[in-house]
Amino acid sequence: MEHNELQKEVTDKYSLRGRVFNRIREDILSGKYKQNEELKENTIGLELGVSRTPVREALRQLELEGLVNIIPNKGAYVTGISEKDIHDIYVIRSYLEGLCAKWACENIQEDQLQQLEEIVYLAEFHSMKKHYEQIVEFDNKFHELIYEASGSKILKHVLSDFHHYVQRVRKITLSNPERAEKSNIEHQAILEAIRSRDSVLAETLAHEHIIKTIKNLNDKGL
Amino acid sequence: MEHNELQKEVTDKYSLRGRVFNRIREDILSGKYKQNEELKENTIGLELGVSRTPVREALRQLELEGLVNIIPNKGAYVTGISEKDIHDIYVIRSYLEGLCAKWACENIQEDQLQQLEEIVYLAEFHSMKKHYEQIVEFDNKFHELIYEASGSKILKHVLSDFHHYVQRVRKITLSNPERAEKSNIEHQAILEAIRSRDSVLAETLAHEHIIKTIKNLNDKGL
DNA sequence: ACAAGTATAATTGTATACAATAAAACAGTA
DNA sequence: TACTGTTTTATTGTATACAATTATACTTGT
Repeated sequence: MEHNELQKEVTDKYSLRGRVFNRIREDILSGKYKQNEELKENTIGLELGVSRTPVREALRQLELEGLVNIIPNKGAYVTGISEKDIHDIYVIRSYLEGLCAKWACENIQEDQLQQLEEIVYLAEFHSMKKHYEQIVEFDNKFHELIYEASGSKILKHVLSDFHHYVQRVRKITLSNPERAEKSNIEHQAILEAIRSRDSVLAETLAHEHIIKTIKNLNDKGL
Repeated sequence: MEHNELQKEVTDKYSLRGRVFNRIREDILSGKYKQNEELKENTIGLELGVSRTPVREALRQLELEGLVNIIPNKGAYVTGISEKDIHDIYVIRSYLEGLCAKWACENIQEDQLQQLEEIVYLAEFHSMKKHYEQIVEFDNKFHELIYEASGSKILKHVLSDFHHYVQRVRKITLSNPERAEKSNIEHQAILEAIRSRDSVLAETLAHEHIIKTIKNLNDKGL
C-alpha cells in the first residue's frame, strides 16, 4: 500500500540510527524510561550494541519530536507525555482531522476510496472477532489514508506525528470492544460523506469522531 | 521576557550543531539553497569550518522539521516549501490559532495580559514609523506570547514550528503598510477578547485574523 | 563535622578514521 | 554508437579518539 511510506518517513527503519530512534521512542512511550530520566549515550549504545554516534543522532531527533529534552553539555532527559498533553493532542486532532476530511473530499482518488472501503470492511471483521492488534492496525490505516488523500503534505505530516505520539493510548482505547465497534461505524459514516463529496458533513463527522474518542478516554479515567 | 525561550527551544544556539542547524535552515528559507539541491556534509562542513559531525546532526534535525529529505545512503535534499504548503500552513494555523486564543482565555495570567498590551502598543508605534524589522518582531512576540498563554505545551510547540516555517513569507506580508496596520488592530481586538475571557469571540477573531492574512497573501499573488 | 577548593572521573561535543554503499568513469564487445 | 560489466571515486554510515564541560570524590583547613 502506498501510504505506508508514512511510517518510513519518520526515520529510516534499517539504519542503526533509525532502529535506535524507534527503539528509544518505543521505550519512552511504553513507559520503560520514566519522566526526567537521563538518557546516556554510552549506556544506550552498549545496551543496543552500537556506538554513541547513532544514539546521539537518535536523541537529537527525539528532541525535535518533543520526547526528550536536551540540555547542552549536560544530557538528554525524558520529557514524557502528561495526561494533559494527550488530551490536548486529541483536541487539536479533532480540528485537524475535520479539516483533513474536508480536504479529502476535494482530492481523494477513486482507488483511495476503494482502499478505505476495504479497510472499513476488514476492520469490521476484526472488531467482531476481537482481534485487538488488527483493530489498531486498521484504525491506523484508515486515518493515515485520509491524511494522504487530503493532498496536503503539511497536514499529513503534522497529523501523522500526532497519530504516532498517542499510539500507546490508542491501544488502550480500542481494546474496549464497544468503542472499537462504534469507532468503525463512525469511520463508515466519514467514508460515505467523503465519497459523496459532502465536505461540511465530512468535516463535522471527522471532528466529532475524535471528540467521542476523547470522551471515551475520559470515561476510562485517562 | 520569559517567552523568548521559545526561540532557544528549537535548538541550542551556541553549540556548533545549533549554529549549523540555524544557518542551513536560514539558507533554505531564504532561498539560497534551491529545491532538490543536494546538501553534502563535507561541503557544508568545509564552508562553515566544522567537521561533518555537527553538520550531520543538523541535517537529521532539519529532516524532522521537514525542510530536508534524507534518503538513506544517498544524501540530504532540500525539500523547500511550495506555495501550496504555505497556504496549507496558514489554513491549519487559522484553526489552531483560534483554539489557542480560546485556551488563552482560560489560562492567561495578568502579567501576560500586560505584556500583550505592551506589545500591541509598541507595534502600533513601529507600524506608524514603518519600521519593518520591528513590525515583524512584534508580530512574532504577540503570537508566541499567546501560544505560551494557552497553557498547552503541545499546541505551543506545533504553532511555533509553523510560525518559524513561514517566517520568510511573513516578512513579505507585513511589509505592506496597510496590512501591518490592520493586523495590529486585529491583534488589539483579540487581546480585548482574551482579557474579557470571551473565548468564543477570541477564537473567532484569531481564526479570522489568519484568514485575512491568507487573503492578503493571495492578493500579492503568493 | 563541615565547607571550600582541588583533583578525579564521567559525560557530552567535535573531529577523524574506517566501512559500506551508491554514483561516475571507463573499457570492452556487439 | 549503444550497451553492459567492471573499476574507481565520491558520499554517507558508523566507530573511535580526543577535547571541553560538568559532576563527583577527595582533601584540607577551620
